[in-house]
Amino acid sequence: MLGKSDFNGAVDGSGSIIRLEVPDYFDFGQCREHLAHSENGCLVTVKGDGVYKGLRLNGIPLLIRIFGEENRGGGLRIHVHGADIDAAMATDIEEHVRQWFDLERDLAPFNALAERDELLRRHVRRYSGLRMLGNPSLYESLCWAIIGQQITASFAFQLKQRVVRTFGESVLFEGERYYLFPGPEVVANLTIRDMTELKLSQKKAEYLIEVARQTVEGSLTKDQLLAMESIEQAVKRLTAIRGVGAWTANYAVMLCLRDPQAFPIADVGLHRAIQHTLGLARKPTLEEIRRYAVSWEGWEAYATFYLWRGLEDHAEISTDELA
DNA sequence: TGCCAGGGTCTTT
DNA sequence: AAAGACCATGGC
Repeated sequence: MLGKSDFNGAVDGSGSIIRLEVPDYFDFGQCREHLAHSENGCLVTVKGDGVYKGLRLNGIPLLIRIFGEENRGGGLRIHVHGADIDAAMATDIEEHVRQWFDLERDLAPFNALAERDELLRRHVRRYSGLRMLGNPSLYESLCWAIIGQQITASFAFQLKQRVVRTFGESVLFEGERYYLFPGPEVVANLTIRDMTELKLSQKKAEYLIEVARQTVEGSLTKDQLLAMESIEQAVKRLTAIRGVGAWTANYAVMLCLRDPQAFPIADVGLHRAIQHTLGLARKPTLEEIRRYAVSWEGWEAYATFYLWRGLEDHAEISTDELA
């Protein structure tokens, strides 16, 4: 399986370094390219060969920079800046990155089934080694999904960026500022107006404050969902929150709990991705999608994620053509 | 203007 | 369970 990481201990201003081994079917470059397309520098920044992200640990905001190693296994090097870290913190950071990049999963079965699937084949070949990149925080995953409900991806990005830059903390590194998503204790104490000023709808402001409130009070936790027997139960718990419907719940389960069976089947992006991949004149119906998804059994989330990835390139090509 | 956008709630069949 | 009405907000 995965080897243990090496921790070099606290060093000077150049930061501590953690090394991480990676499994088969992992390509850091593919993951970085996806982040470069999807994150737009909101919480994750792609700079050269590195992926930078702010991270709060023991109440301290840190910056981690991740690079792929050139040699053989293609392991990862994580540089940590902002504080001296001890072995326990190094373990936490390693765990964060493992979850973020979904490193524990054996992707061989998915690659095999995707090779046999007419919808997935060209995506799994083109993006081989891409992992489902989500967010280890349930609170952040839910907020991210709620902000993105029923609006264009570009407008969603603007809203996310405003929320993050207005209310989030940041870390300064080499003259640039890297933002963290505002913690639940911050959002729980915002007013509706604080957020509608950023052009969030009244409803979304209410939903976000409620999610933050339940997180602060401890009645909404990731462990609680992980302890449940099925993803249906987790989805049911989440949809009990006002503003969290089937799409948002499945999105959060997919990107935070990393359940490969989570399936935001109502997602318009998924519909468009299928349409473009197959060259259909119209978007597929839910019934048609269910038929395609029969062969994805157990890997619906990964299938969705790879289809979304294809859409990013398609959108870019369309934009280029206009220019 | 009208329709769409990586939906939700509530009501009705 | 599934479908329809109505909602909210900005972009093109």
